[in-house]
Parts: sequence; structure tokens; C-alpha cells
Amino acid sequence: LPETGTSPRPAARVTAVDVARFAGVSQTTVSHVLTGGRPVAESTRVRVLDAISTLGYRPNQLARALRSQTTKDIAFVVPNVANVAYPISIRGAAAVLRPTGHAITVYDSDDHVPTQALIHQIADRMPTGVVFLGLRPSARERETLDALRVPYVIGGVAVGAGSEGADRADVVFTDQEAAVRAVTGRLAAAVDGPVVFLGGDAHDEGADARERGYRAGMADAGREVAVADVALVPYSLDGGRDGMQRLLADGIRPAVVVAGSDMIGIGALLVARENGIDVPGELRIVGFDNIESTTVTVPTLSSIETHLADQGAQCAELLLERIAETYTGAPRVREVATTLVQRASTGVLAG
Amino acid sequence: LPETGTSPRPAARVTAVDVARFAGVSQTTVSHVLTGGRPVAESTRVRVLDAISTLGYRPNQLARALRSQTTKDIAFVVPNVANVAYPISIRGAAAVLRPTGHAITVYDSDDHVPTQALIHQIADRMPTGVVFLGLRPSARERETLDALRVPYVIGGVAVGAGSEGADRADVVFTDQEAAVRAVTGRLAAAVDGPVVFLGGDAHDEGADARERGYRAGMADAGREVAVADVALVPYSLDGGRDGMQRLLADGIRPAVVVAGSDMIGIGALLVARENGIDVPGELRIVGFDNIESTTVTVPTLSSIETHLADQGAQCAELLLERIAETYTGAPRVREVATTLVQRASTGVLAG
DNA sequence: CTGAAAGCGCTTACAG
DNA sequence: CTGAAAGCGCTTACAG
Repeated sequence: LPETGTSPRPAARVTAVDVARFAGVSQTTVSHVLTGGRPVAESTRVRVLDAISTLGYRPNQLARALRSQTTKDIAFVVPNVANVAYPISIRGAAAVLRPTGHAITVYDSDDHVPTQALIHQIADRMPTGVVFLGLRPSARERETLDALRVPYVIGGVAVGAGSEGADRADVVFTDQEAAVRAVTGRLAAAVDGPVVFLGGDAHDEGADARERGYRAGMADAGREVAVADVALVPYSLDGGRDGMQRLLADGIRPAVVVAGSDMIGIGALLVARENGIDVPGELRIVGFDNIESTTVTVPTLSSIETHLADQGAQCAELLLERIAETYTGAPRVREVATTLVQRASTGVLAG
Repeated sequence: LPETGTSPRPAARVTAVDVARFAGVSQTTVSHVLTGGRPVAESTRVRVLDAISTLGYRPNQLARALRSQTTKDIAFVVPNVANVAYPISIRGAAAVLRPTGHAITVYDSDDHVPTQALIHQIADRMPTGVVFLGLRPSARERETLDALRVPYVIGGVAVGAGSEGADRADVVFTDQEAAVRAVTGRLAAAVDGPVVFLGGDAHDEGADARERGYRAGMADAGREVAVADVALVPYSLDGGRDGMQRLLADGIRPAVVVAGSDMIGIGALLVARENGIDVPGELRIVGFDNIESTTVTVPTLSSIETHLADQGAQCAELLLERIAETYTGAPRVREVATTLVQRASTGVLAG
């Protein structure tokens, strides 16, 4: 078997100089036929193109980037790549970015707001633009990017407004408060028993927006919210199970559970069924995120879909306009509509 | 509101020249205190470090890469970033790569074997190494990488051997055939009725390995495999539903369903329950992948776990050794053990 | 329509 | 222990 690393000589990469010599033109001309920077006589253009293909020349992107001060790399910053939500958004963005020749770099902020170190690591590679998904860079990190003139977009967040005053970035968001508010209002109007909120205890932007939505929906339906009606649990199946179990132990028999996530909703659903509670007959449940698992429970779980791929695509579009400077105006706020996906767990909903 | 793009002057990036001037040393010395390339007097080292921090200097990675002919970028090529499996592996790799200062770039091959164009796009950015996950580059693409002296690793595949002759890359795999074989053997030994395989119709490496595993497991148990015992369906919930429905329509009442994926297994499970078949009493089901949905069905689905994060981490380790040339020997094949996660759908399994 | 030369921001022989 | 200079592989004024 041949061993790797056996031959120490560097790979003989073919460069623009080789092409120029082969075609009998200057390096300048080679560059121009490639970039279309200026007109080249058809005959020489053909000669250069031939040289390129016979030599198998591919321009070094690093050198190009260094000289022209622009890469074609878009950096994505996400809290956690392993969370299904982000890859879906990234893929949505990739579909928009691929045709324009941009490459995608992914940075995982490890469930934190991006640190200065991470932003530097990103900036040092001179990305053409940055997309933050599911998090907002803080003021200091934004200043770093602004100083370097690197445009960035914030997507996958729950509210349109910036977290802290004047935002210089475009924002793509779903109005999670309105989505939860609407479904809460409809469910609350349909039942007499307790309408409870089993939310996540993370207190991120989305969690807070969803709790506000629940409260607003209750108000819309003219219903009071007792202290015991809101329980915050971990964002997990067990969180939902524990939350539901505690309610039952406290003698509360909810008629509606508005869940802060699908996994919480499914946990509640499973405990309800284990306790002989009919869903949706006696208890209606709605989740949030519309993950795949909502389709495999019995009954299936109704949920709010936030169109992640779409959000990613919109981020890419806004960013490309900033990069091309076809838009140079004030920060834009783009809303992606949510969809209530009605399945069995909510029964038939009027309105 | 301040408009983006208002000031057209380029960002005044501070360079090594600025630092050198400020510290009263040569650019060479600045470089050496940064890279540790050669000893620097402590007093000047301190002066340079001071200059760096007061000026906020950060070396341009592009320039560094161009000159030293080495980036610190690791490229990941996956069939589909939106498939949960890959981000999990990537995150496992990221944990290994982060401490060494490597950045991760992700390329989506759009559910195909990577094309020459994609490999070129990757190679043009001079990655330090490439990790292929869930797919194997073909001979031509491997030659391209070999010629450029870019080490690569193949991970997340189902068998240890290369797809085509001499493989020059390290491979990280799970023995999916053995995993399915073992569980099939145990289940087949425990029942008298039909033991069927509901596999995916994709005919990728993993699908084929799992079908072989089923057949081998049946042989181990001394059981015949009839033509009707193997059905290939789409890798989806509906695929599993349809497959199970067809079996029942054909008058086959399986005692065991070995599923090619969890979603197929869950589809079969739901249809079984809709038809009043007791799982695991009358029918035992085992899936593959151990996705989250296996924990929310009633009964919960037993499944085979392939430890994706671990596979990613191993890929990163092997690759780092190739990059550092602490290993330069023959291609290595590293197996990551699978785990049978027993849940309710298989009942109590002897052996 | 085309070329010679400078320069992007680093690292790295070469020299002292 | 330190510096001047070349060069990585391109693009882009400048010139003709």
C-alpha cells in the first residue's frame, strides 16, 4: 500500500503565470478573461481558455481574496449546530447562496452569545457577510463587524425589534408572540376549564415572546391567568412530563395546554394519556416548532411552524443585497409568517 | 438612523507594519513573537505584545495562509446538512477541532456523491483537511485531493472497506451489518411467526449493509427468508406505514419487523396499533438510528444507535494526526461500536 | 486591445 | 537577538 505523505515535495499547483506563458499572453490578460474585468479580443480569449482547460488551472481563492479584499464566504453563527432548527435554516440559505458562488462557513457559539474571540476568529477570515441565526450579537461584537465593514443579518429570532437600541443590521423574524396569542385565544374561547402554559425555562427571546403570547391570548379571550397557570420547565420531553405531572398532582385538570415547544407538549400528551385523559376530548394541546415527532404521537400534535428554511433564505437575500450594495438604506425588518399546523391534539378549532 | 454603506473608505485594518512601527521593531520580529518561529528578547517581546493590544492588531488569516500555504480550515462534505445526523457528527468533530484553532467549513453535496466542481470549490480555498460524512468521494475526486496533498477522512459510513479498491484515506465506520444481524438473530430466535425486513429503497451503502445484516441474522437463527419477507419502501413515516399496510393486506402477520430506519419502524408501529396488533405482545419492532422520535411513540421504539458525535470526533482525531504528520502510515480503519437501545417495542430480549 | 509593475498582508529564507 | 527583502498568487491602477 502506498503511504500518505511519502513524497514531501509541494503539490505543483498550476498558477496564472503558467497559463499566461502557455497561451503567450500576460498574466493581466489571464486575469481579465477570468473576471471579465475588461474586454479581451475573442481570439486571445479562446487561447487563454484553452490553456486554462489543458493545464487544469483553477485560480487560488486565497490570493484573489487577499488582493481584491473580498472573499465569497458567508459565515453563519448558530448557538448549536446539532439543534435541528439551524441546519434547516442554513440549507434554506444555501439554496440562495449557491448560484452566486458563495461558500458557507459555520461557527458554533456553544449556546452562548458570540464572544469577541469568536467574532475575531470569523473576522480574521474576511467573510463577505455574516448571518446570525437564533441569537443576536451584542453591541461590542457588532461594532467589531461594523468597523471592518462586514455586513451582517440577524435571523431566526422571535421579535422584529433589536435587543438594544439602534440596530444596524437587517432582521428576519417570526412573530412568535402573535402566533401563540392567536392559538391561545382560539383554544381558550373553545373550553371552560383551565388553560395553562407549559413554557421553557430558558428565558431566551423566543421563550419570553411565547409566554407573552399566551398571556395576551388569554386576555383576548377575557380569561384570567392564575399564578399556577404558568409553569416553566426544561425544554425536553421530561420537562413536559414533569410539568404535566405536577399540575395533576396539584389537582389541576387543564382543558388546554399551550406548550412552549413540541417536546414539552409531547411530554404533557404522554402523561395525559397515561392518566386516562382523552386528548383532544378532555384536553387540547398545542406545541411549537413543528418538529417531526409531532407526527408520530397518538394523537398527533398540533404545532406552530416557523418556516425555518424560508427564514434562512430571506437572510441570504437581504445579505446579498447589502453585499452587492443594491440596497444601502436603513436596517430592514422582515417578518416570516407562522403557520398553525392543525393535527389531532387540538380537535376541531373554530375561527 | 445611520445608513449602512455611508462611508466608502475602506476599513482601516491595522497590519503588522503598524505594529512594527509602533513598537519600533521590524515586521519580521512582530511575526516571530506571534508565531514563536524563533526566540525574541523578552523586552522586545513585551513591547510588541503591548503594541498589538493597544492597536488591537489581529493577523490577517488570508495573508498568512497564502504565504505559509496552510489554512486552518477543515472542510466537511455532507449529503444534506438538514439531515439531523450530520450536524451531530460535525458538532462531535468541532469539539476536537476547536482547541486546535481550526475553523469548520460545511459543504452540502445535495444528496449526491461530490462532483468535481464541488471538490474544486473546496480545494480552491486550500483547506488543511477534508472530512467526508455519510458518503465516499469517487476516484477522480480523490485524485484531485491527493494531487493537492490535502488529507481527507471518510466517516459516517456503514462498512470499513473502501468502495473501490485501494483507499488512501482513513475511514471511520459503524458495522451496521453486524448490528442488524445481531438483533435480527435474537428476535428471530424468540418468535415463531414471520420475521420481516422493512428497509429503505435508497440502496446506499448503509441500506445495503442493513439488509445484509437482516439476512445474515436470519441465517444465524436457522430461518428461511421468503421473497415476501423483504420489502423496500421510502425512508419515511409513510414508507413504513405503506409497507406495513401492504404486508397486512397480503395476509402476512409479522411477529417481528426489522426496520431500516426509525421512521420506517414507527410507521409500521402506528399501523400495527391501528389494526389492534399488540406491540410488543404480538409484534416486535426494532428501528435504526435512534432518533428522538423513538422516545415519544407508544410503545417506545427500540433502535440501534450509531454514536454519530463519536464518529465525528474520531474523524477529527485521525485527520489531525494526518495534518500534523504524527501518523503517516497506511490508511486506517476505525470502527465505532453500535449500541442496541432497548425500549418497549422489542419486549424483553434474551441473550 | 494588451502588458509591466505594484501591492494585498503576511512568513521565511538569508544575512549579520 | 534582529532586519531587509523576497515571494505566496492573485487583481488593478497606470500606461501605451
